[in-house]
Amino acid sequence: MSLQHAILVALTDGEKSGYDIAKQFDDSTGFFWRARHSQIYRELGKLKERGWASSQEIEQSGKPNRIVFSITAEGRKGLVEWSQKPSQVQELKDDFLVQLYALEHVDIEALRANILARRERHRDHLKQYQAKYDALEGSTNLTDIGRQLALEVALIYEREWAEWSERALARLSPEMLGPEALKLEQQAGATNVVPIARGEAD
Amino acid sequence: MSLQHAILVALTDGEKSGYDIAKQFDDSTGFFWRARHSQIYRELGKLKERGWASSQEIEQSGKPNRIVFSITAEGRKGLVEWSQKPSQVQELKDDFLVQLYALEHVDIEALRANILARRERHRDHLKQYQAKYDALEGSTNLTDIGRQLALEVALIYEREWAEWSERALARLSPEMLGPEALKLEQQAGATNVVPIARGEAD
DNA sequence: GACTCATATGACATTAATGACATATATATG
DNA sequence: CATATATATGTCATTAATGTCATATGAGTC
Repeated sequence: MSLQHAILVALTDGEKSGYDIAKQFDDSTGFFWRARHSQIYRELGKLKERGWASSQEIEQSGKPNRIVFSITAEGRKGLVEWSQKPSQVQELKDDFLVQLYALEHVDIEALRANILARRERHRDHLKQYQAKYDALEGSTNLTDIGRQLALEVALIYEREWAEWSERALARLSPEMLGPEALKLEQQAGATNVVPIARGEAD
Repeated sequence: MSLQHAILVALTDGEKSGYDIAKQFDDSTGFFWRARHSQIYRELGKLKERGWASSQEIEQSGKPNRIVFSITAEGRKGLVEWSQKPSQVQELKDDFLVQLYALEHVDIEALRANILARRERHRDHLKQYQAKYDALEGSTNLTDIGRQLALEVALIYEREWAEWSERALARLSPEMLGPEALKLEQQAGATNVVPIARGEAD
């Protein structure tokens, strides 16, 4: 349901085509919501049916004609009403945390590699958000206050994940885990990694 | 795809019925993954087909028979392989952040109420996670290290959201926003809230 | 005695989202 | 000259997940 609203928000700063919106979503400007172009076109169609957006075809040679969408008065009303009903709190739901939770049953070296990759990813994201955030520094108009607050969430999210990754890598290092873990593995009944596959089959 | 693995993880500490798993997921023990029972039963069926779980029917009077599932050797292998391919990084995707990003176009008082409710929610969650975390204190076996690390993520997540909420409430308070915001609203062309609905219709 | 709750399983309709396929051309790179 | 990339729109199959309905009963509450 929310993609429609995210698209409307994208339209608040001027008319855009589906292609424009998709690009904006992909080029990391779509910080807090994303979608593939196939879904965007579908939702744009629905927005138009609903009267929340209007469209205008712009002739082009060669490429297919651009169809640019604008938000309507109804659409703006839709945004306000949307903001008036409480949004769903994002619960943690993450493969990776499930894997950690079941550390005894997974490949720890693979997990570490994964954490390393994630750390890099989070650092990259952090830089991007920081640049956006810096650009708003000192601004006190409504829009910018909202964007600052939203970007703060994003900054904290990325920074904390990056820092946690650092700590996790240390705690899961063979040196750190090694002797202790081995001892305890035997004691616990040696469930770690693949001790079950007695047959070595497959 | 991951629900299957989350279910398998739930089965690593003993055989369970679909009902048990659903309860575990709902009772907040399903910290990092959740699902409705309808989906759980479906996925249990698939796990069985795949040979990753086996089931056993337990006769009961009155209620439908319990069907308890156990993880198989193949299932354990599945878990290891699952952990070996990099998991998807969870990107921020949140209605609420989109609303903040479009602060000029939404109902700020409603947003504040929303933030307040979220703060309470995050505080509750924080307590739950903290209790779980405290119970693991000092433990150095593999499983517990994994759980500590996973719970740390959860703790940080909830704590940071709660603290951010506090700051956001302050920055979005009428006193803080009032005069400044009003000034800038006029200057910006007064796009805030519902200034569009000239007709007062609907 | 009526009502709700916990136990227990499952089918089915619908929604949200991804990913693959399809089409068409101008421009830049090797 | 061939190939890739950017522009631009869309359909369609499939997957993942929610939510609703259906069924059956024992135990506790008002």
